[in-house]
Parts: sequence; structure tokens; C-alpha cells
Amino acid sequence: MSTDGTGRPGSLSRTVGIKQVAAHAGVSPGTVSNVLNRPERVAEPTRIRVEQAIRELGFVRNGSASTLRAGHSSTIGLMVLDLANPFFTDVARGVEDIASERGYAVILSSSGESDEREQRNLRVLAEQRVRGVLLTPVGDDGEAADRLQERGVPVVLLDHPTPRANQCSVAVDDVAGGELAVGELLDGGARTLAFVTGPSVLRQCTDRRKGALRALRAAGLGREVMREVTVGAMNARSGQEAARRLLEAGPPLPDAIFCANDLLALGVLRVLLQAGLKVPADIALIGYDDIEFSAAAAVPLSSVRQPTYQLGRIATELLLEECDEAGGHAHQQVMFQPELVVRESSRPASGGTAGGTP
Amino acid sequence: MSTDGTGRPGSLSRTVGIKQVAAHAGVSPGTVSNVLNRPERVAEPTRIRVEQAIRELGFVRNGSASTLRAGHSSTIGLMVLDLANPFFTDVARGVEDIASERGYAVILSSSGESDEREQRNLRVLAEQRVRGVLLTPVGDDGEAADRLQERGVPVVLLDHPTPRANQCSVAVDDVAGGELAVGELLDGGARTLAFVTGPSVLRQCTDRRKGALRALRAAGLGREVMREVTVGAMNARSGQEAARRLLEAGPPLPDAIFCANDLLALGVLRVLLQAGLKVPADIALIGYDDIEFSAAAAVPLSSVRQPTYQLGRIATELLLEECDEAGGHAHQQVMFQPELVVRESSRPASGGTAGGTP
DNA sequence: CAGCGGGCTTGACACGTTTTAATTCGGTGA
DNA sequence: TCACCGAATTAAAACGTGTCAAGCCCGCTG
Repeated sequence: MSTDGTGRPGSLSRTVGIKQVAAHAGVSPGTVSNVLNRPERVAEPTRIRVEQAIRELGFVRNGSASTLRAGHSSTIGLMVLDLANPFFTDVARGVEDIASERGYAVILSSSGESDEREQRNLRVLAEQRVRGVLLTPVGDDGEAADRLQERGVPVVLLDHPTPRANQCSVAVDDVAGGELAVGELLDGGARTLAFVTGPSVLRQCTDRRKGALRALRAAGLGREVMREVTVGAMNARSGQEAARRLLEAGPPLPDAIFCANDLLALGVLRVLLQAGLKVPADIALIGYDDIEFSAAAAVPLSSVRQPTYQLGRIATELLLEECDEAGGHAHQQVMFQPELVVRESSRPASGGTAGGTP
Repeated sequence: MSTDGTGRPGSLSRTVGIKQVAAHAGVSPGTVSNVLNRPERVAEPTRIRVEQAIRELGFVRNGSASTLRAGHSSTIGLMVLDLANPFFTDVARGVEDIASERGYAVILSSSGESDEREQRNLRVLAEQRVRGVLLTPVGDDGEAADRLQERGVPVVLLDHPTPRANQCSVAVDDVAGGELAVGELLDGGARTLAFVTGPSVLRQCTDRRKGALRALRAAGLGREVMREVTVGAMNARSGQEAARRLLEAGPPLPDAIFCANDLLALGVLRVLLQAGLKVPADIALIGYDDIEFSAAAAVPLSSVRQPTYQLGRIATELLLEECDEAGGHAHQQVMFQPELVVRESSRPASGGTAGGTP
């Protein structure tokens, strides 16, 4: 009874490893490893015996040892700007679906729009020797991505286009989106605007602004008709702050407000309504992302829809392709087009049940 | 420029490990390890030399090797029911704040309310040899937690009370919360109710139901006045489905609806308004969790607030305490009390300023 | 029957870090 | 002068798995 195969009668046989399994099944450790990694190479009866031993001992493979030996783990990192933003949780769903389909696990991480936290968390991913990283970067310089790639970690930029040919990216045309949004507001009759936006280090913000300006130009308006309100984060709380600043600024309120995302817009909406303003009659409003809650807001929010879930899926597919095919991988820059979703918040004139694009 | 310090000009610098650093600094690998883990044990000048070598070579420690040697990593796992639920992302914020404060990284994972995914993801965490796990379990039997604990992985149950004295848990009294919610509806004059809820494997659902029934009893009403609508998931889409089922069921609509969480409630609200019903005049509504979007809904949603962020913080503190103090850790079961938040959706009598849809 | 080849299995080493015991070295008290 | 001390550093032995060359067994062919 004392011969449990470990040869260490004195100590309680703690961690069960590949060796214990091997002893219990009467094979060598190498064979157990083969059962785990290339089952086709091992004869049926042996395989079954080993699998049974695995079950009986409750063996779970030690990922660190695997990773150490292989040089990389079977995990990918996903770094987003804000986990509390439904946009990113939708993306994450797409990522997880594809990854788990292919046998990869996902380490989810959020930079909270902070450069410093981005760096810290990327370092953790690097220490974990993740197989690859999906990154929505805070800054625009791509330095973080470069450092990882130099180290041999494939990176796919997520919701961030890149001009460089040596990396993959998946994004949505935010300039076009901004143009759509402001175009809609102008179509609704607005002549003065406000643009509520987050930190300018976020490409999403600057691109959507660029699109907004383009729409103004197309309508023959100067950029001076658009007041800009910049806040520190792209969430509802900051949206409220922005709206308060707008209201405090004085009576000549803009005809309409374009918010760089829906969270900001929901915050703005809340303060406007509390102030007794009618949306869109007194002031029109449009957001960006078309998160689920926008449709259910106090005034259903017009927005710009992105293929969120697809974004995550495609990015993950590209990343895993890059991981699997060592050299022969052609980098791609994928760009989706956004879609205008008109609800009640953007059009004072057309109060229609059957909204939709003209 | 070709002399990058590695001495291998031809190939892209091989993986730089502790050995390369040691060679570059003219010390032994052991000393480098000491610099990383117990800097106080190494003399000032050597330490500085090593630190410089680390910077020059761009060394990042190989986490798998550390983990392998130590037997466990410096990461904790956080497994929630649904990442798309703002309740859980708030909790996650609390977890991350404490964890990173203590030098731990967090692996975020979601079971999507699926038993199978919970198991699969817990296995991944086990393979990664996480230091401990924060778990909001899908089932009620605690079997998953047991298996981990047997393997020596500390587990703290999150948003899930436990009667067992051998594990920690942090939770909010959902029975009391359910009672508060239905009490509010009854106070508003409702005499017939509907309870919209998710799968009964979720303790949150069954406890809130229990509280609801308790409130009915307290008001001298029988449980037959409360119709139950059970859907497959606790999100807005399922809420919409529930509301449709309620409407299709026929004319004698209940006076009020209690939803097991705010996502369900938002979905319900949307369908009710689309059907031309006035909330709360025609039908009152209350949710649970008090997520941020509830206050901004078409009809501001009454709800039951939980100390979400605190939940994450306390749970993490307990977990890390259990990890650090090997034996001398006293298990605790923490239970918070929820708080009723009354807005417009729950009281037909107390007329709000603005109502329903335009 | 010898030789051969193919399918399975084995054994041993390497991965990068931590840790323990051992070593060096200059200094100090007896 | 010597033994001894403490501080700083080193050498070497793990940790559990994957890999790969080598070995084994068996049936088949010449």
C-alpha cells in the first residue's frame, strides 16, 4: 500500500503530475504527454488506459510547465479601453467565442484609458508569455505594440487602424462615422453644434471629430459653429460633467450635440432632461456605438452602429492565423463601415414612428 | 547600432533570460533573482549594476518559470456570471483595484451563466495555477469550489453566501432585497404581480423570489397573486422576451412587475412602452442591482442597490489574506444589506414630473 | 530464417527561475 | 596568530512538461 508509485512514502503525495499518471497507468511520462498533445500517435488501448488514469487521479496539466517548455502559452491577451463599456464587452464576446473554438483561453484586461495601466497590464501579459495580444491602444504612436512585436509576440490592433504594413488591424471607419452623425444632426436642421469628447490621445475621439468637421465643411459651415467639450473619460459620469459645463456656459445653447460615444451621450441626456430641456425639440443629440441601452434611454438615442461582435471575431481570427503560421502570414488591415441608426433624439422635425435613414 | 549588447548581431536577440542578464552584469543568475525578489539582500552597487543590465537588455521575467518553481502564480482568477452586466464590471473594478495594489494580476473570466463554460474556464484557471479564485458560481451545490479547494486553491465565493464554515464568502442579502422590491410595489398599490426571473440554478434568482414571497406573505397575500415568468438568461433580450410572453398571455395584466435584475427590467420596460402601456400608471416596474443605466432609462427605474464595488474589494481582501497566511486564516462569511432606490417606475400614485413616451 | 520496416514507447534532456547550502572574503575578538 | 563571524555571492538542484532520437516489438518479405 505504501508503494503509490511516487517512491516518496513519507510525504503526502501532493500535486499529481504527468509522472504520477504515468506510474498509475504503467507507461512512461512521455506517453502521457503524447496522449495529451498528439493522441493520434498513441495506440488505442494505451490511450484509454492513460485517460482513465488521468480521470482517476484528477490530473490537471500544469500550464506553467507547458508554457515554459513550449516558449509560449495557449492564451491570448485582450486589452480594451474600458470594460464597463458595452461596446468592448460585445467585442470581448466575439473574441472569446473564436478563441475558445480554437482551444485558446483569453486573458481579459482593461487599460481604463490610462497609458500607465496599459503599460503595466501589457507587461503582465508579456510575463505570462501569452501567444498573442489584441490591443486597443490608448496612445496613437503604436509604441506599445512595437515593443511586443519585437519580442516576438504577435499583436493585432483592435478598433484601431494602422498604416503600417507589418501588422494586422481591424477597425471601423470612425471618420465616416463622425460624418454620418453630424450629417444627421445637420439634416435635422441644426446650425450650431457641440462635440462632447474624451481625451485626445484616443484615436476614436480625434477621428470622429475629423468626420464631424468634414460634415460641417460639406454643408458649407465653418468649424466655428461647433463648440468642443473635452472630458477626461468616455463614460456616463463624464457625459454628465460635459452637459453641466455646457449649461453653465450660458444661454446660447447649441442646436445639437454630438457625443463621441453613447455612454457620454447617456450622461448628457440625463442632465439635459433634468434641466427641463426637451430632446430633441430644444436640443438634438446623437451618440456613437449604438450600445444596447441607447435604444432604451429616456429619449431613444440616435447613434452610429458598428459591427462590434464581428470586430472581435475577425481580429481574433487574424491573430490566431498569425500565431499558427509562423512566417507565411500576410498582414491585413481590415476596415468596416459604420451605419447610422436614427431614433428619436436627433430629429426635432421628423417625429416619426418609423424612423430610419432617408 | 549592430552591437545591441547581446553579442548576437546576426539574429534577432534570442529570448533574454535571467542568465543573459547575469552575464551582462557580471554576476551569477542567483544574484539576479535576488535583485528581483529580495533586493535588500544584495549590495547596493551590484543591485544597481544588475538593474541597469535588466533595462539595457529589455528583460522581462518569465512568469511560467516562476510559477513552475513556486507552485503557484501571482495571479488570481475572477469568474463572474456575465461580463456584459454592469453589476459585474463594477465588481471587477473593485477586484482589480485591490489586486493590483497588492501586486497581483487578475484573470477575468465569465461563465455566461452556463455550467459548462464555468467548468471549462475554471479548468483553465487551475491549469494556470492561479493563486486563488473569486467565484460567482452558476449552480448552488458548491461542487466547483470544492474541487478547487481540494487542490489547494483558495476560493472566495462572490455574491454568493455559503453556510459552510470552511470557506469565505461575500454576498448581499438577496432575500431582503426581494422583499424590499416587492414591498415597494405593494406600497404603490399593486395587488397582482409578475416576477420575471432567470434560470433557477442561479441563487440570485431563487433568493430574490423568496424575498418576494415573503413580502407577499407579510402583506397578507397568497403566492397565487404573483405570476412567474422564467427566461433563459438575465439580460435585456430575455427581458423583452418575458414581456412579450406576458402581453401575449392575455388581458388581465398584473399591476406590477418585479424583475430579478435591471437588465431584465430594461428589456421589459422597452416592450411595455412599445406596446403603448404607461409605466408606472398602467403597470409598475422595479428591477434589481441599480446599474447606472437604470436611472437614465425611458422611465427611470426603481431598483435595489447593492454595494457593488465594495463587494469586489472585500472579496479580494479576504482571498489575498487567505493566500498569504497559509494556515492561520479565519474564514469569514460577509453579508451586506441592500438598499431600496425609488424612482419613477414603481409608484403610479406619486406622479413623476415627466412620464412615458411622447 | 534473416532482414527489414513501421508503429509504439521510452528515456533523457532542456526550458528559466527560485532556493538552499556552500563558498569567499575581509574583519574582529581571543 | 588563529578561529570564527557575518555579509555577499555562487553553484547546483529542483519544479513538470514537451521533444526527439533511439529502442523495442511484431509482422512481413525475400
